[in-house]
Amino acid sequence: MAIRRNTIQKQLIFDAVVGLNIHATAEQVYEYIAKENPSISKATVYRNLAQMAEAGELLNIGVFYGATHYDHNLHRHYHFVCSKCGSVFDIDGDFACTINKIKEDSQHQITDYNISFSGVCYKCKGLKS
Amino acid sequence: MAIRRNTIQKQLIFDAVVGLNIHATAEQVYEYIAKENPSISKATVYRNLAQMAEAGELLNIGVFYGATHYDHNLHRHYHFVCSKCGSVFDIDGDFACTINKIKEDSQHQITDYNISFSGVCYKCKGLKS
DNA sequence: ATACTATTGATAATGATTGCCAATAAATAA
DNA sequence: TTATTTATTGGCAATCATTATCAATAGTAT
Repeated sequence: MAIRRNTIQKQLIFDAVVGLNIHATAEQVYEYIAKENPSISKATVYRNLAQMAEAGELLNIGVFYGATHYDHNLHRHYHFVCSKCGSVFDIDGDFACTINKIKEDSQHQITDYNISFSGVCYKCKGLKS
Repeated sequence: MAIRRNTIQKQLIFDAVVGLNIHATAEQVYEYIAKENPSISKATVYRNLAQMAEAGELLNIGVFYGATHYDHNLHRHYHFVCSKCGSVFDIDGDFACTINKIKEDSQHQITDYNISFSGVCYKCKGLKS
């Protein structure tokens, strides 16, 4: 692809993901920015989030239902999604050894992997139904 | 929930997932069935796949872009998605020990987890661009 | 056979995301 | 600084995957 230009929109979008600090979705990023900059386009938010994830500046965390969530925390970690409230939390763990063995043994060219957990978060555990 | 009734649609849908044997999507299941039974509704396919996954009769494999894929292989295994052709392949591996430690240590009530790999599959590896 | 109600088919509606394109604005050259 | 080039934007239509709605249908228990 061609040269990537720096725009104020890009900066706003990146800052929003960092500022929100909640594994934000494109929609949440848009709302956050639109408060101060209502002229930003939702398409611009979607485009840039995807582009930044592609470039490795953000992480598209592999939550497998609903909207795509982005993370500014680039060190290897995993995610837990609450089935009641939908919140996403960080999970640490060391899978490196098993993953490496799988990579070596595989006939495919594995370049990435994603581990996510689901269940009921500590906040929702106490609530009835 | 109420009693689940047995219908010919349910059977057709389950058989389609088994028969296709390709980690099929709802759309693929629909197409497969509609060849012989064009009167089946797409909504019925979506509803039943979700219900069977909920009931543990099928597995909703956590591929995190595009449509939901279903698997009739219920033993614990993982998936690899090719970024070029989108095919889904099975991956084996033993994460039980690490997962158990994470479950024990977590403040959340972890009931499920999903591990998926991505990259270029053995078929697409040789192809240019 | 009858009654009850889960399930279906058809389609509208929704939510997430992408495609399109003319207007705008970075980056670089002159 | 100005001109040139073209990546990027904003606005909106379109698409894709999925869910909601609801009257009609068909399992299941009696």
